[in-house]
Amino acid sequence: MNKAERLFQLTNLLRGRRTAITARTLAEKLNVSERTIYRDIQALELSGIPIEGEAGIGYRIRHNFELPPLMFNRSEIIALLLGSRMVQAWSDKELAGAASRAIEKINAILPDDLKALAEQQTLLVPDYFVNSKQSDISQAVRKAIENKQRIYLTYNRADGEYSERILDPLGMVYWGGKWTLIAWCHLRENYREFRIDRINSASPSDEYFQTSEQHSLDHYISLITYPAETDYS
Amino acid sequence: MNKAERLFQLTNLLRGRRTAITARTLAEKLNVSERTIYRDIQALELSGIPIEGEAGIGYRIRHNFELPPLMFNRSEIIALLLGSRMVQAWSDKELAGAASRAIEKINAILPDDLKALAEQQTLLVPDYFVNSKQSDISQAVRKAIENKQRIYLTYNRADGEYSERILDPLGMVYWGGKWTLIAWCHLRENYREFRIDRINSASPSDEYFQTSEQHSLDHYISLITYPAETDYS
DNA sequence: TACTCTGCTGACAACTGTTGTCAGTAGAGT
DNA sequence: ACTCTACTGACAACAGTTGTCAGCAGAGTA
Repeated sequence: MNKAERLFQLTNLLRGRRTAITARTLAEKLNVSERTIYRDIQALELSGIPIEGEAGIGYRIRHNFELPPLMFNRSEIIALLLGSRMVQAWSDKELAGAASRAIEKINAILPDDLKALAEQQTLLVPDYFVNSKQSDISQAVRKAIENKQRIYLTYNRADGEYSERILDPLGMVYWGGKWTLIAWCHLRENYREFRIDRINSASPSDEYFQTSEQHSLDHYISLITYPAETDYS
Repeated sequence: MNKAERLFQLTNLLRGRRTAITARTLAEKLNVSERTIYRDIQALELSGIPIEGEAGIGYRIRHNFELPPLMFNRSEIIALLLGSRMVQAWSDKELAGAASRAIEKINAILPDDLKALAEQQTLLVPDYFVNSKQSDISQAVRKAIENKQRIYLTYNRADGEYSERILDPLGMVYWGGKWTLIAWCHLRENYREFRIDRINSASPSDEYFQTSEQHSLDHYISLITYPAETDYS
């Protein structure tokens, strides 16, 4: 096997696991000597890959490390840039930050002609309707969904009344302009939707929930039917 | 210089230009012999890079070739996936197609834990309000903007009247739910906005326009002030 | 047609980088 | 103390890369 290819395999072997792996194991898997593995690891570290080696334990790759490289062509890059700008404008601070960093990385490799097109910004995404409180709540809710964490919500109902709920948050939907939380409501014992912009506070609890056949986003989606067309004018 | 690095430089040299470049020039730039360049080119072709060599002319890289590889970390990938889903749902067919291809490429390299998160689709983007005719018009308009091509537009005014215009299309804006075309209107001798969903037809002409200080998207943007907050309920 | 420019290939020797082996040090856990 | 493992240096064997030379082929030009 080629050296370059072996280095690539090596990152894959390290990336795929959470526990440490010894140089000997890697050497056996790649059919080379341990010495070569040590040299390869050094090479990878030199090129910036954060591998942690501990005597007596083995090698581990730092989590949240960059994924394998991706190649996009010109039209895909345009779409990714536009999409990132949308995320920048219409999601919580954390996602928006990630989108910004992605945009920077993309900009760094654009050839001149595409850079001109990107700077021209002929596809604009105004961000004027994101407000800071909404962004924080949206982020808290998103985290709770990811962690399957039960949350306590206070919000203003459409009729102006104040209300509070204990919810199992299942997912968020962006309906052309507004984010909406879909959750299992313990008060109503049923699915409910909550517009993020009407939420006053969202506090994650210590309790975790589990999704099931009759209690999941998929199940909720199977219950509703999207209207064929909706007028947003 | 390392061979791997030289191959990388080589693709960059080829990618940056539209005219052909000879092996001799490449050899001089990279400080190696022509023979080595020929071997390198062969290596690149073997790994799938579409380089065209013609005797008496030189080398050219096929346009729309994939850009240099990009490395994203986990949070950036999540943002890119969400953004791509937004583009898939809310733009014209061509961009949406590019977004789909980008999503496929991303999915192909996701580690298991992220794949689960992506499949879970906790951030949904409903696409029910894209209709096919709008998508075609939006695409035609976008192309005209890119090419700086004058267009002939027919549309339904808000008051129900039919109207037609000759326009220099400058950009498109997505205002939380609707795409809007910003253009220089030759009838009014001023900037005008046109909602894409009210456009009946858009035909590019043979004429091309040039943007200038007083006749550009930047200038238009400098004229308006975004409202601090808008109610989309 | 002859000539030039350039891509492209093969052979080979000089050179450079890579690998395995061996030998040894150092840190962490038992 | 003992084991496991990371890590380093030296060196010889080996593999891959490079430059040189020589020659063929196609495209364009005088």
